[in-house]
Amino acid sequence: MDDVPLTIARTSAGDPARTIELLWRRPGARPAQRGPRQGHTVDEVVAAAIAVADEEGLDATTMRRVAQALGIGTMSLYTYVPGKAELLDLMLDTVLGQMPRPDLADLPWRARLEAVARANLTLYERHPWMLAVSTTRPPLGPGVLAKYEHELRAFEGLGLGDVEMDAALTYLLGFVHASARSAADQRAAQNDAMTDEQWWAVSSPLLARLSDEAAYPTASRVGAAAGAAHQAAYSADHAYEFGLERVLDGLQVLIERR
Amino acid sequence: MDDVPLTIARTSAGDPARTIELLWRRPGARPAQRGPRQGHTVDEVVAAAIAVADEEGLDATTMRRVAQALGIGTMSLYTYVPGKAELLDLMLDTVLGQMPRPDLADLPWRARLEAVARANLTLYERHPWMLAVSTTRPPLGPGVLAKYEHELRAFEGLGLGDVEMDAALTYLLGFVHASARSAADQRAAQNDAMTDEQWWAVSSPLLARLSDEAAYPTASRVGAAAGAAHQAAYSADHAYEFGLERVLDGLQVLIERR
DNA sequence: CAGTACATCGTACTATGTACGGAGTTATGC
DNA sequence: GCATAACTCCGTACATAGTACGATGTACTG
Repeated sequence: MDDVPLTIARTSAGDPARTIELLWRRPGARPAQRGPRQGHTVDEVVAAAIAVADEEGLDATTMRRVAQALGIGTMSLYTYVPGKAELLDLMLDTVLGQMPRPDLADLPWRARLEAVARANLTLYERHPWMLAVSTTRPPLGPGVLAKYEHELRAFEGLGLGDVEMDAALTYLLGFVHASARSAADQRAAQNDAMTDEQWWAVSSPLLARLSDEAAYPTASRVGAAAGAAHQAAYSADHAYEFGLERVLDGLQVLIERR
Repeated sequence: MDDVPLTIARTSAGDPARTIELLWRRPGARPAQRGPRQGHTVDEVVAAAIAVADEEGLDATTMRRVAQALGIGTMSLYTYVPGKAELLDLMLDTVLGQMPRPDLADLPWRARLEAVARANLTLYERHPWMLAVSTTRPPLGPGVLAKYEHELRAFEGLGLGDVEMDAALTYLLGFVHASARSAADQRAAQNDAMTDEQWWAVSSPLLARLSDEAAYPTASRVGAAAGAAHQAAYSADHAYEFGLERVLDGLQVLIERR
C-alpha cells in the first residue's frame, strides 16, 4: 500500500495533476477567496455535459453546447475545467460513480458476474456516448475506483489470484463492451432503415459479384442466416446471452481447476 | 441467395450506393470519357491514407494530409472519394482484404480459432487507427466479405448452427478487439511515462483519499498487483493469452454439448 | 485606497471538412 | 473546325469546434 503503482492513464493531454484534483474534488473544499463567486459548480458543469451527451450524442457535446445548456459564455466554461478532454474524464468518472452497487455477496458466483455484466450493459445503453470514448483505463477517479472495488468483489472466493481477478474482470468487461457496441450499431442500422428500392440500388453490384463468383459460400449462407436473425427483435439480447454463457463457461473451466 | 438480407451498415453518412460502388470497383472499369485523365487511382488514394494513418494516427489523417502525401490539392481528393467517411470505409475494407488467409483446414479447431484471433490482433497492431473506428460492421466490401468467409470456415465442422457460427465469431472478434484496445492503451501509458516527481504530484491527493478511508480494500490490493504486473513486459500478451483460453474453453463447453 | 486575485466572456486564431465555381482539358456531334 | 458538354484540378470561402488571450468587472487584503 505504500508504493501503489496503480496505473494512471488518461484521455487528457492536459495536466494530470489537475485532472486528478478535479476528479477528487470535495464539495466543501476551500473556494476562491477573492473576486466574484462562481455561478455554477464543477458538478453542475459535468451534469450538464452528461445530459447533452445522453440526449444528443458525443459529437454534439461541444464546449459551446454545454455552455449554452448552462446559460453561460463558452469561454466561462474554462474556469471550471481546463479543457474538453478533462471534461470527458469527469463525465466518465461521474456516470461510473452513479451506477447502482447492490450487495451481491449472497449470490452464487455466476449470478454475481451476470449482475456485473448486466449493470455495465445497462450503463452503455443509458449513456451510449461512452462507446465513443477510446480508453479502457480512465483516470483513477472515485467513480472508477468504486466500480472496480464493487466488481472485483464479485470475483472473491473463487480461488483466483489477484492478477487473475483483474484479468477475469477485464475479460468480462471487454465482452460487455463489445456487446454494447454491436447492439448500438444494430440500433443505428435500424434507424437508417432503407426503402426496398434503395436497398436494391445499393445491393445490385454486390449481388452481381456474389453470383458471378460464388466466392463466398460460407459467408453467404451464414450471413443470410445471421442477417435474417438480425432483422428480428431477437438479435442483440440473444447474442449477448450467448456470449455471456461462453464467458461464464470459460471462467467456470478455470475456477473448477482450483 | 435470392433474397440475401446481408446486413448493410456503414460509417458513412453519404450515399450508400456510391460507397458500395467504390468498394467493389474494378481496375479495368470504364473510365471517364472526356476531360483530363486522373493522375491517381482510388487504390492509390486509399493506400496513401492508410500509410498516413499507420504512421501518424487517425487524427493526423486529414484530407489535407492525404492530399499532401499524394502531391495533389486537397480539393482534388474529392474527385476520388466523396468524403472522409467514405475514405475511412475504403481504408478499412482494404486492410481487411490484405490480411493473410492461410488454409487452416488441417488444424484442430482450437488452433484454427487461435490463428484467427492472432491474425486479428496482429491487424490491430499493424493498424492501430482501426481501434478508433467505431463500427463493428463496416460496409460489405470485398475485404470484409473475404475475411468473414475465411474466419467462418474456422468454425466449420463443430456442430454449430449458422446463427451460432456468426455469434461465436462475433464473440471471438469482440474479445480480440478488447484485447487490442487494452494493449494499445498500455502502450500509450508507457509512452507517457511520468517522472517520479510527476507521479507523486499526481498521486498524493489520491493516496490521501485511499489512506483516509480504506474504502477500497479489494481494489487497492488487486490494483496494486495488477499495476505491478502491468509495469512488467508480461502484461499485454499474458492478458491476451488468459482471455483467449477463457474464450476457447467457453466455446469448448458449447461444442462438447453437440 | 491601491494592488491583487478571480470570474466572465468577446474576439480572434488555428485547424478541419467541404461547398462552390473558375480555369483548363478532352471528347462528341454537327 | 467549332460549340457544347463532360470531366479534372483546385483556390477561395464558409461553417464548425477548441481554445489563447486580454479587457472588464468584482471582491478581498494590507
